[in-house]
Amino acid sequence: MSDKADKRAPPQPGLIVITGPTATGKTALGALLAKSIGGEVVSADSMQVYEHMDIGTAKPSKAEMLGITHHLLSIVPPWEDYSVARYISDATECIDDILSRNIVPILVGGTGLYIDSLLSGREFLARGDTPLRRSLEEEYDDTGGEAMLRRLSEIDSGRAQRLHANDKKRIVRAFEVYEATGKTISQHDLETQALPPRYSALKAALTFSDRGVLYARIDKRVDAMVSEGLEQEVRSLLGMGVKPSTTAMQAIGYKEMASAILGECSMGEAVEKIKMESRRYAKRQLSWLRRDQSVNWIIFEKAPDIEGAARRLAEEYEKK
RNA sequence: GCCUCUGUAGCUCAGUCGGUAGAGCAGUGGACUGAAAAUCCACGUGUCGUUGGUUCGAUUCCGACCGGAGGCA
Repeated sequence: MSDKADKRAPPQPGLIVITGPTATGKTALGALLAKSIGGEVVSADSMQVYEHMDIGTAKPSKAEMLGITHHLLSIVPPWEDYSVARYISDATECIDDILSRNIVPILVGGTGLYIDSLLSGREFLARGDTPLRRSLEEEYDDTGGEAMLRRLSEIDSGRAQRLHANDKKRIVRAFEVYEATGKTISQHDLETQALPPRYSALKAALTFSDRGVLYARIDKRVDAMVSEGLEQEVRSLLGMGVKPSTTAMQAIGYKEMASAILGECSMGEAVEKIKMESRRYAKRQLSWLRRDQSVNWIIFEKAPDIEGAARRLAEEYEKK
């Protein structure tokens, strides 16, 4: 049922990871570093995997790629729902191939869950887009979060204590794993925590010393996306029949633009909302990264010093 | 120039029949194991425009001034 994940590269060679909140220069740094040390870029972005979503996901353009091979961009159509599990399977295959050619894989992206899950040995089970999930969701809606949580505490009290009654997704997921596999999700977590890591990595996270600078860059970038034709991009997705309920359409920039196109709000309101959601997203990314003791922070003052960061990372990497 | 209304948290506003104040939004912190750009949780002190007066006590009442909106000339 789960995808193959046995043959693991020895955690010696290692990769370089470039992460951090949106709009900090990850893409530029990744390409430049790859160019200077002879690497290839592997995306770690949950939305750049979709085709036809280029502007709003800030996918690197041909020019930005600097002639470097970039993997895992535009690999699935937007009406298909991607997931962490698929990412791990795609990324391990891709990285192992790069390593076998004696090239340094440079993982670039802001999706923390994807990066952490890939580097750790974590495996997943019980895929979610099933009738089982739908019936559990119905149960949650009918009986309510409290009741559902009480029922969960009978099979997995540890997990039930950590979850809030409103956390529908995780409550449903806990039952899903249990009912599909007979294993509680706590047990599954423990087992995957015991697995050895897949890869060793030099992790760098980019950010700015002043939050205001980050936010100003985000706002500016959203304006740029709009003038580059974000609206048209979303219109064409809708025209292709991509439903607003798909995972791809949950992306920031797309859901708001879609609702403006459907007349639910004005274009101006949508743009403001996109900026706001992007700022909040950056905040969440920071909070995810802060608890990771293994990240090397590269903190910019004003404009990101991409060359300097690339030099510094190349040096650090040589040392290892 | 006169009259009316108005000035309270970053924003929009509520409120105190006089005992120094509270919502929404924004913001901040946190969580996070097959939706993760998703999802969930927690957190509300600010010269109550300024300045005099009345009062034991004023953001609340009165006066003046300053800013904003509207009306009459």
